[in-house]
Amino acid sequence: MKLDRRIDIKLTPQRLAILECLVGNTSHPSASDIYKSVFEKFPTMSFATVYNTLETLKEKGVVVELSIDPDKKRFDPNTIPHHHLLCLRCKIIKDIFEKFSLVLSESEEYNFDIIGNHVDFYGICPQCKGVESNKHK
Amino acid sequence: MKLDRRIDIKLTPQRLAILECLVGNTSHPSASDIYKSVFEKFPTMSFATVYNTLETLKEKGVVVELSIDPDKKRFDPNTIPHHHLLCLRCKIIKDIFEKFSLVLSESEEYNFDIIGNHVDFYGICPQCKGVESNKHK
DNA sequence: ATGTGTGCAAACGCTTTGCAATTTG
DNA sequence: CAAATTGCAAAGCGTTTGCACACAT
Repeated sequence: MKLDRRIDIKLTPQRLAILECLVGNTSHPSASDIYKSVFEKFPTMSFATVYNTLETLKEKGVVVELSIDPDKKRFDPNTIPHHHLLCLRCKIIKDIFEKFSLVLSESEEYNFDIIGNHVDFYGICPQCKGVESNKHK
Repeated sequence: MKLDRRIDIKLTPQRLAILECLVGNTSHPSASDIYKSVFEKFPTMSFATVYNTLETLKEKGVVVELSIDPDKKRFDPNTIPHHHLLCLRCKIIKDIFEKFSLVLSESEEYNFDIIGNHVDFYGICPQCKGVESNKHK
């Protein structure tokens, strides 16, 4: 999250609380996670504000929206390009900083203007391996 | 979609209609897309049946669920490992058959049992480039 | 008869929206 | 003060669920 450079938005208390929740947060929280976390110290916080703020931060390039979790959007305050590893059971997401060479042949570009790419790895995390209660579903 | 091998499920008319909709379908349809398409020829089709059938087909390895589209799950009857290219405006998805070397260093595996990976490319498709009505949002 | 699949409608979770009241620069 | 932001509640959309009915072996 680029907090060192000036982000040109009005800094309301609500936004500051959301930013504070995001700085250094490597849990890839959903909007709901953020709402719950911020609500504790800020009981008037509303979902609308969380979603509005996330949208603004996305536009400013301060956070990135992930679609690795099929159930909901999750947000990453780390804007350094990197990839992710998802546990299919508990949905924890780990960061992957390995660099891959992902060059498309011209025929596979389909004349798109390619903006970016993202590698998702899927697996089972050490905590979920062997935990009987997680084996079904 | 592996229709050449026997898939061990009861082939009801509803399931056949859904399979027929999926065979050779490269549009990566959502459940709703499939429902709409099948409903035309099968007016008693219900959402429940579409979702139930997709779940069954997923378990049998006949279709793959994609999470590249942040708005909804989409389904791919092509089970040959491949990657995808999404247009951020119209959400069309193209298949990418390029092979990439995606080896994780041990430290980046976080002790996960890694099951698979998927490369998502993002961009703007030729149809959406320069279409004024798509430029905002 | 037993188990499996279907269809409907309700419910659910995540996300968006409209709008009046408030706050910010 | 003008413009932007907030909070609330309702609505929207994709998805899941419970249950009665139908079907197949």
